[in-house]
Amino acid sequence: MLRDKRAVKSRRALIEAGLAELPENPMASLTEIAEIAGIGRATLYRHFASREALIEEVLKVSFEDIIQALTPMEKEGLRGKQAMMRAVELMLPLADRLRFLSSFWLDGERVLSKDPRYAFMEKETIITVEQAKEDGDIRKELPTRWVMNTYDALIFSAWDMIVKEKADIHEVTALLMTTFFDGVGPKPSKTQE
Amino acid sequence: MLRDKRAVKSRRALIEAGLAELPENPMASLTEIAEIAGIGRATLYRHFASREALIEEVLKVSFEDIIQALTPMEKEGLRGKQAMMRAVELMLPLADRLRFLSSFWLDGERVLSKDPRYAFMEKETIITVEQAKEDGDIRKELPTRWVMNTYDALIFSAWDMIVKEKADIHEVTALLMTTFFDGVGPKPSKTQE
DNA sequence: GATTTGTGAGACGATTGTGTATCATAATGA
DNA sequence: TCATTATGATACACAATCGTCTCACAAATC
Repeated sequence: MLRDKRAVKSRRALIEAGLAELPENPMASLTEIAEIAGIGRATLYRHFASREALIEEVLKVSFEDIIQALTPMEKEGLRGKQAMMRAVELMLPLADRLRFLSSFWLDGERVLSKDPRYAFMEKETIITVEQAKEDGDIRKELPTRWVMNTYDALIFSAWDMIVKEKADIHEVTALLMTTFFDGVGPKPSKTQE
Repeated sequence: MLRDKRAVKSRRALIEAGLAELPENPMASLTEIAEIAGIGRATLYRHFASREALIEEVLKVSFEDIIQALTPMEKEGLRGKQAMMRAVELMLPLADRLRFLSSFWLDGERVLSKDPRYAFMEKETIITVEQAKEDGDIRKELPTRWVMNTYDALIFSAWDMIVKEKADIHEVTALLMTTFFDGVGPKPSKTQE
């Protein structure tokens, strides 16, 4: 079924529809999802056994896309602040995937915790934040968990600017990074970079 | 009906249950909400004509609570950064209300935009941010919309720390404000306050 | 071009949630 | 104490969704 052009197109359309609609309207019926995808409801059930199965697939695909987007970093060997900035730059265009993961986190954790790359990624993030602390780019007295939460929160804030204000991705990335590391306050001395 | 102790207790329990459950599980049925509230389903319908009506009431009550929490500020006459810090301090204990408003924003805007205090509050927030810019506490080149988004994002980040990490409200308030104004980076010279 | 295969449309029963109505009970207010 | 009134439990009709199935058709594969 996956070798047929029609099948991959249908599948993609359904996942795309779920990705866009479900976080915005979690009560959306599968009839609605199918309509948004421009696909018959019966076909939806041919691809996904249930609502739960659809959500699981969207979760997996979203995670996969993010992993893929981050692969360039493997070769770049960045650390600390530089790695965090690069990660934002690479992930921000996929903020809709991040939003889905956060919206369906209850299911997401169950589904993704089996994937070894999930645990790896979380560990890497912690290491990166702690590198930034060692490098003097993040104050040591701030709890790592708080820093990570803030990092995530700003990514969603940035995503909001992009979709609602039609802001430019690169501008927002810059805005995000300066806000994250320097805050909104004045910078009396530019000590970084 | 409102003069009876039982009625106010039921109403309060139902609103509390909706406030806690609906943002977490938007698919929750009214049967579930009633069970969580420890109230019969029939009684729920005596208080709220429909699911929509329940959500509207929770929205109104949430907004009301936030307005109430902020009333002390009327007499304090703070401006700019000081006003923003005070507002966070007063609102953070009501972060569950803020979360509900944000979760059901589509309904919320429809319901609350009729309330003149809503438009007033939004206007006040913009004025306060711009005061902070004039005072040199927020860099003028940052878009006001971005600053407000960041402010909201950090409040949710803080809320997360409080519920998931059982963090202390006052500690988190301090963390939030320093992160907001100074970022996570080092502070080479403390020019503020 | 012939065959295979995915699709759309529709029918179907089962399940679930919604909103209303009734009635006995228990708490409240006067 | 006594009348009022909110409640819980239950039954009910109604609508919507779910998940399955069938069939004719169109598109892809070979």
